Amino acid sequence: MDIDSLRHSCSHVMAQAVKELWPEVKLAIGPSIEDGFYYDFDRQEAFSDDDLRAIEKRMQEIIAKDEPFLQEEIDKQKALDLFGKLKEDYKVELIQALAGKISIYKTGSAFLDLCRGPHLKSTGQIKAFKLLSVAGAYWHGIETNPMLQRIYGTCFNSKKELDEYLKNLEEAKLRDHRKLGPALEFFDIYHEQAGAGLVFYHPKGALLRTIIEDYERKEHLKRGYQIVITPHIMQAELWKTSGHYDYYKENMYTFNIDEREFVLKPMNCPGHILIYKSKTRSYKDLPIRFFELGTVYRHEKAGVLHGLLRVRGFTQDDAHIFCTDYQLGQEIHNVIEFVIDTMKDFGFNRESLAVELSTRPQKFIGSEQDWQEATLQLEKALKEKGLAYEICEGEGAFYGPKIDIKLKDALKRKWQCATIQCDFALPKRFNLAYIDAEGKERQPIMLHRVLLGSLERFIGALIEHYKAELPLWLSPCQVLLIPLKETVVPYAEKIKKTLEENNLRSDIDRRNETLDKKIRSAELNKIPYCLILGEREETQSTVSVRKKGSGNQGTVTLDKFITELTKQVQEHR
RNA sequence: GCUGGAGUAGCUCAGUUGGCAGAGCACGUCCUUGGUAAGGACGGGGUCACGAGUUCAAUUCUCGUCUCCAGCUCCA
Repeated sequence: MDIDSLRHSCSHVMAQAVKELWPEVKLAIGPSIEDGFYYDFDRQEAFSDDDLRAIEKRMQEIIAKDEPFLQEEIDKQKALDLFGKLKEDYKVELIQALAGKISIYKTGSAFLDLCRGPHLKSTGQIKAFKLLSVAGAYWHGIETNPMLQRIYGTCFNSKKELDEYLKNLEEAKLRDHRKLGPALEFFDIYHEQAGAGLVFYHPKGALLRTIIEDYERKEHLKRGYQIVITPHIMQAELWKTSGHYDYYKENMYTFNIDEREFVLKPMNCPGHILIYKSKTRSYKDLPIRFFELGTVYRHEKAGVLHGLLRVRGFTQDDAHIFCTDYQLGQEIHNVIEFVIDTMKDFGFNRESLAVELSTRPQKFIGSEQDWQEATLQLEKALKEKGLAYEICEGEGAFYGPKIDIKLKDALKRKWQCATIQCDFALPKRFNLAYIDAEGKERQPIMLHRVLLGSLERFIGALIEHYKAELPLWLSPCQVLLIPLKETVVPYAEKIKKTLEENNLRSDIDRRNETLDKKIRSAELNKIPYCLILGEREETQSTVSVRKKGSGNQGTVTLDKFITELTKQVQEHR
């Protein structure tokens, strides 16, 4: 049975149940969505958990009655009269926007709704459903419209699938980086004391971030980028030139020093532009690629903050590429390749990426020809790399089209990480130029791009992706040394030093605890390897290896262990 | 920012129909010196998110603020 019409039908049954219980409630819309369905209602009083249970009960009754879904085509005027009489204001508004015949449907008990379908034959075909939550949602998704109440539910072809889905939901909660991160001492956020959306990296998380940063610097240098570093605060004038002061002010932290207004940078572009402008550039210098691990601050609305995935202070792996229009295609191609290679190194394959191409919006700057060309180049690069993508018509920035690459969190919510944006605005605003082969001044095209997006968001996604069981090369502690008793601690220290010399990270568990307990805590802390060290190992100059998740691996020489681990670190990236 | 729900020890949670605040884990000290996922004893730790109000008395009731959670809007 088609899952979409099943869920869609289920949302109608829910609406019917709500109307039967509270006839005064007005109906808005109720589509099927990825994992279920929802319906938006206008009701004075909030739906409580008890209300949800009552609705579920009524739905069961409707399903038990096995009422047929009857669909009918009627004239627009008749539809307006029909729904007008029922005081279904939202339906009337929807009908007014429609042309031609209007499709309505009813069920046996005369419940009436506006809908194109498709539906099941009858309500009895619904076998397994559950209402999950209720939340506010704006009518038509527009912030200034009244807020309706949205009830979310899910529906499957069998009880078994439903149970499985609910179980997965529970398991997904165990991957939540907001739980795992602080529990494993990667990071924390001191909401009350320091402020919401501001991240504190504890030693393990800071080490992880350092590993990622080192990787990025190395890769960028390899691919022809130049590393730059720019200040965190810059004068307001600069942001007026860039346009941020007018278009982005509500998101910027501003303050005065000696009667001069400053801005805590929300973006890195103006800084990179100043460096570009510091001297006359020749076409021979292009493309110029400036890379910065740039920390920015944005005043995000309180309700949108979300662990590491949406914060107020974050560090972007940001670069700006200044190039000629001839170079644009190649540069885009290279960036996409860079993104794919990087994501792969971190363990995200193409299937875990959602790619979107956003085109020209209603309001835009630059010539239509520029837009067309840039959009073409973006699309061409995607096709060359064989990437599946979705086109988001009119979703581009006002200054240029863009490609966004998103990762999913444990609950399948998508978070934008990589983005490649063409920009026709800033080069103009800042009068950027290079001297072409004829000695004439020309304007370069500017490309904004991030690979991981923000390190905060990416680390959040990494934790959820791996359930905090990071691959060896990213694990802050790769090997835990467990001396069986105090007399072998010097042996453990010696081994730690040798591991260090071989670029392997280790810690010694010196606690006065039993071996079992130390192993248990190593497993819980997701440490890839343990070396158990007793008198036996010391006299034989060996180590007893334990691998996370697979137990005792036997005894080997330290050399052999180091060779094996080093090989693994190389292979996994 | 909006709608709804929530905030008790570092963590997971009991509890008080308004009357001295509880457990397990974690942490500390001591005993134990172990062989592959929790050894034992004792102990420290709380403005019950914050601020007002009602009351003889507020962690509990009321209001406000902050923050978190789900969703909406917005976004890396």
